[in-house]
Amino acid sequence: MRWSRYFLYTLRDNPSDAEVVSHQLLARAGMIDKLAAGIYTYLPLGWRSLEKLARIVREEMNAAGSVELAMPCVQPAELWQESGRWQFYGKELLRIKDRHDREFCFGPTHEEVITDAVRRRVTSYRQLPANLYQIQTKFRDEIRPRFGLMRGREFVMKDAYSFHTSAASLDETYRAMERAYRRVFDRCKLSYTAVEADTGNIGGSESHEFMVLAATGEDAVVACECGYGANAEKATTAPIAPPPPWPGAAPAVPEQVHTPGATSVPDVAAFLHLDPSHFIKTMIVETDAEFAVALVRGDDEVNEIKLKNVLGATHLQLAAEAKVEQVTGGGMGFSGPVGLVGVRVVADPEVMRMAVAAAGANRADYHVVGVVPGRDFTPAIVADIRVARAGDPCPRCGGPLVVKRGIEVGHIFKLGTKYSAKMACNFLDEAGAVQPMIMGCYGLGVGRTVAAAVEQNHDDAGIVWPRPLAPFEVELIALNPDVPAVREAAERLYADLEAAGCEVFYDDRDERPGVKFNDADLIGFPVRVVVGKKGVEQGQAELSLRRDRVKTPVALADAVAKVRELLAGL
RNA sequence: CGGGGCGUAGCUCAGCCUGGUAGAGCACACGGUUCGGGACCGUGUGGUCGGAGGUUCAAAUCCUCUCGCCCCGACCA
Repeated sequence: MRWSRYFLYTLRDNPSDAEVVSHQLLARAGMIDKLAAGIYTYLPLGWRSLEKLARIVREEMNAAGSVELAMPCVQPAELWQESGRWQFYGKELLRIKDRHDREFCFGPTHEEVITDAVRRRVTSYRQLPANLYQIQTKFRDEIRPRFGLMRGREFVMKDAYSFHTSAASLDETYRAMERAYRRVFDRCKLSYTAVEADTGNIGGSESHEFMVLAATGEDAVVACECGYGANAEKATTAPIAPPPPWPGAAPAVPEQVHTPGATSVPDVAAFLHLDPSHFIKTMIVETDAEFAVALVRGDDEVNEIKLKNVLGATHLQLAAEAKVEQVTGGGMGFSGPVGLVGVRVVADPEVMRMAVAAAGANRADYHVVGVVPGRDFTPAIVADIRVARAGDPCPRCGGPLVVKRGIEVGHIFKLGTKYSAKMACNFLDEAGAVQPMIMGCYGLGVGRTVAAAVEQNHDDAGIVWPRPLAPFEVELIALNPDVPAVREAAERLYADLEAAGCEVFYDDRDERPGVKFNDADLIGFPVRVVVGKKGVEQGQAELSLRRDRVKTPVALADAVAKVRELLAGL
């Protein structure tokens, strides 16, 4: 492709609204163009990257036994009412009406549509399992779109859905999808990790996220050298080290102490000369159904996702100050588990392991010391509700955990019968009994993966594309196109490279060298070939890799072979 | 939805406080000199100052409303 006949306009300045580097570079490299908040045009160069990834995804999905189809992006409300999500999905679901005032939504995901398509055709265990996927534009009216393609409202996603007669069959496909995802991200040359994840409001029994590791990632992942990895929302740990010994003799019975104005654990700890880990941190939360109390050790944090799951709630938030007083009788910052009645108390196991502790007294400006968990209070539930921290022992091997940042590019779920049961997507088993199908779903963010690739592969000058995702593989620059010998040499090289099957992008513009070099660095095609006046006089071109930008002269006659050699090594 | 900020040329921004002929750099067009890491000189093109209403002799500037965008938070297949 010749630049002069393409549609590519690079930007010298970062768009003022671009915050993260992938957004800045994709915009400056003329690959995406924002139309509205979280809504982008994929310009020709950007679309090529998405298509390259889509092709890889297709190959791997097909190889793993999934079958491609395409579903509508506009979906009737009836299906969503049937699954119950018309009510639950909230404002993220973009609802629209047609001219007859009938309700539709723009699909954020396609469980309902695929389940409907399957139930109208599949009736027997003999027809299962089935595994279908599509690559399609979705819309989710995110509260706050940001970071360019990383969190758009409209985005391209590959979504697959599988249907099974048994958990074992689902597991088989789930593993196949996991392997397919690994192959996709391996082929993209991305550094990633697969982690256990919370199933969120989609529901289901097992779930993994594929995280591309990048400093700017939105999600924290907890990982161990032994291979354990989990989303920070989900991560568990082996028992952590106990608090240091209680200074002096702890009171034999709980004893109230005056702690005026000290509401945070560090403040009270300093005031009473205790360690934060001697405290029981007591958080009052409000769910869709009740008030509840969460207890973690003073140096820990409550993991609201874990807590939500333990409580069986769909929404959870910290209770407002007035509510705290209502529940505990004390003010915010003086809550404790002793003497609380009328609310469910959830304690983290680490709290129950404490020999003796300090906590709020449920009375303004007072705390209580000498509290013994199990003796002075008995929680309704003991469950892991703490946030795993870096350095905590791995739940599998006991080694120290590390926390990294990642970008969620894929998410696979075992859905079970959540949708099939509600929507009567049933089959007859061998015994002739009606059973709901067991489902899995498998998402892969195509645009987000491209953005993640940029996030992970760039330098000060611009993008450094991994070859499989590069819009073009080779950039050919004619430095002085007005010099006939240069023009001829470049034109010949261009034709030869194309004939050799290379994806060449030929910068034939009448621009100064610096402009061309800077654009080449910005756009980041893996291999660069420069044809200049001096080189041509000596029958040479210059090759370099975007990765290291080390320049090597090569005879014009050997250039094509050398380019192919370089590409093969990428 | 809460808090904060911003909408002025294709892009990045100044001007607004203190009302008085709409600016700069880049980009673009033409001429000339340049030409291996974002050249220079000259001459130009280009803006209903997001929109509506109000105050005023006079509004980009002050006031009200409204729309859009960004950041922080809460939220998140």
